[in-house]
Amino acid sequence: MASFALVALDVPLKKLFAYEVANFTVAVGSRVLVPFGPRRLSGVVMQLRADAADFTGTPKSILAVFNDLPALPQNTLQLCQFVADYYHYPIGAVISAALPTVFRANSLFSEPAASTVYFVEALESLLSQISKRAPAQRRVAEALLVPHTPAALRRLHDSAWRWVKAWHEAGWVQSAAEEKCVGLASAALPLNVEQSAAVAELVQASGFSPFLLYGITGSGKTEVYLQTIAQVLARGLQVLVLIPEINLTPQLEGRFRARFPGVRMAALHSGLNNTERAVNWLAALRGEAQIVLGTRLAVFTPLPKLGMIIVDEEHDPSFKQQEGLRYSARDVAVYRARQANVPIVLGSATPSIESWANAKAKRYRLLPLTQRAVPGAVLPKIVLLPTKNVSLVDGLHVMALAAMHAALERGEQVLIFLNRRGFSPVLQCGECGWMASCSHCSARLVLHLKERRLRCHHCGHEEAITAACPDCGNHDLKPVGQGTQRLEDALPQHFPGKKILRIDRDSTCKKGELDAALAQVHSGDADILIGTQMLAKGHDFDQLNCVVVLNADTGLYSVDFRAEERLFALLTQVAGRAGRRENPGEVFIQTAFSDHPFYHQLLARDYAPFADRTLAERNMLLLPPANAWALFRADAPELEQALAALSDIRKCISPEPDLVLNQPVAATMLKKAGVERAQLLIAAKSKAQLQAVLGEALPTIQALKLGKVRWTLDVDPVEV
DNA sequence: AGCACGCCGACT
DNA sequence: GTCGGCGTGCTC
Repeated sequence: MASFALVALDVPLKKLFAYEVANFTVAVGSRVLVPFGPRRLSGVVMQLRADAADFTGTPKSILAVFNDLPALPQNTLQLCQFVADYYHYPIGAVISAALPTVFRANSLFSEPAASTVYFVEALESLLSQISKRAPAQRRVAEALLVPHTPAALRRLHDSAWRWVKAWHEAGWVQSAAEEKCVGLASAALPLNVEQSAAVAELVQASGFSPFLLYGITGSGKTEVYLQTIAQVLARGLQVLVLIPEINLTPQLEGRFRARFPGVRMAALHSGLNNTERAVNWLAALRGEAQIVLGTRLAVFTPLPKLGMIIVDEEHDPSFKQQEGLRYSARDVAVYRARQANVPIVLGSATPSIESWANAKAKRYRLLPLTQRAVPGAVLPKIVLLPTKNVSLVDGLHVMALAAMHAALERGEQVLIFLNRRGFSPVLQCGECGWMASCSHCSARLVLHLKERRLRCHHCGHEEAITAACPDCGNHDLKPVGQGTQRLEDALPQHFPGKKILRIDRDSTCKKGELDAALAQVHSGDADILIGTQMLAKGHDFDQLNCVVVLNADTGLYSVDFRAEERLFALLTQVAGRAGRRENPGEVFIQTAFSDHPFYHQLLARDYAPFADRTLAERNMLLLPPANAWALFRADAPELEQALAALSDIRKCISPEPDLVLNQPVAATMLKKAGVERAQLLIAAKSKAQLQAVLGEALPTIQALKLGKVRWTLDVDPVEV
């Protein structure tokens, strides 16, 4: 008879806490309320046993069992334990991170009654009731072709729910219970030979089998996923689909819902509120949701009937969490597939070099898709426009301007990709060379002319534009360099009468603004798009055949060895925006380094040689994945304190063969948000060696008294 | 991480 | 006389 529960609590301590079990039925995985010092905390029971383990003090008792959550399955707890061990993070904090926020609270979560969804059967008659001068209402009406919950409606527009309620009362809009919701089924698309082969391999895979679905842009990876998923669902199993943290989740969700009407889908992404997240997560845990589509956190979702995992855009850096528990959802997903003994598909047009290496070593089965899915569609043509010793017009090469004019004359849309928000990235004194910089970070302040502010893109600091140079008093302060706002201001004089739309974080900060802007592009009510990274991924515009990339070079000659890999992925994605249909698109890349070998490989339109070369380089230079890295980061008011602390940490690690202990160094961006930062890199010959070394050294490191210095450990860092 | 306990400077 | 600074130590 177990009388003690070992409970994981969200405190930064790598241990479990023993509590006496009295008066309650407690299972392993139960969520419980326990006293902890002067406070009460919610935790999860990890073990039940007859004794209090190594605890010798006076145990306290569990205060309550929260039955809002069924006991977490053993495999979820074990997955969390693996993550806690691998990333050297406290188990209680891992479990807390893996749970929806409502289950971290010291209170019961009461599940709301099933939501009602609203949709429109006769869109034209609804639209006829709405004023032509109310475009926002018309957009909401059009969105109702897909059923929406009230919460989803509120995300479209602040007043959308009010409008829809009124339309519903008037009988123009229909409603139904969410689960029953059946839309129009979109038909499966015909597959080409490669796609069929990929689907065939995936559906016959059994047990743990990792695949790398390497498909060029437009090769129809999503269709391969959809048809594979259909087969897994037919076996009564659940599918977990992980996607990057970007704004195209609703589009992909729409495509999935359209293909599988009547199949319960649980979305788990940042667009949902806490309650929606919890509801969907519970549906997944109970096995009711057959498809779980979510961002990196969804990798922890308990799934009793897991049959397959899909990681789309597996190379995307957003799968790696960059604070707190610094886990890679892609790597955790591979572990989970092994644990659940199911196939896993990592899909990308530009796979990470890590996955590429696994495919080369035959640890992953490579499924190539080398053809565009639409018959006859060809890859866009890439043209380099060297900017060295060439005078640019408002940052644009004359050839780029000419191509834009030509495309606009053909009635097409044009995208200018510039990965830099604001008006100009630097405000400089023409007299003494002073530049406006952030007082909290080692970074320049970006000029936002419309708002008349200088902004730090690293810490959020803002200040008014200075009229005179604080150093020499000169009033001749000049914006240097090109940002999206400046481009937006400059373009009308070159393209009079053309509608210019800027899409970046500044222009779409409010909810619904991005969707509205995208809808505007789709409706053809925009000629020239100016976009940042936000627009690079996933959004397909039929009328877009010409893409101009400014300032591509920032990824070359970077201190981060992964920068080229990321630039290749980014440019491939941007290029993929052009010519998705029958027309071959054109992509113009302005670069000052047109001779760089990187561009030769980009022009070859083939990622494989680039990936092969990059992998060979990593092997030669002993960079991951040829070895395994861990990075200690430290920050303090003064750099010296951070460096000294890292030296102390370094002394706790005993040297051994094949283990490289670097010296602590200042971070590339020394100061950020008011603290100075340093880092210590250690490289081991294998992940196993790294784990052994860290496991041995960390108890000593954690016992160090480092004063004001805060430190964190990043296993398999992606940004160095 | 919280939160309490503990021992030294400027205030109703 | 006390309110409050943040150093240090503990949490089953």
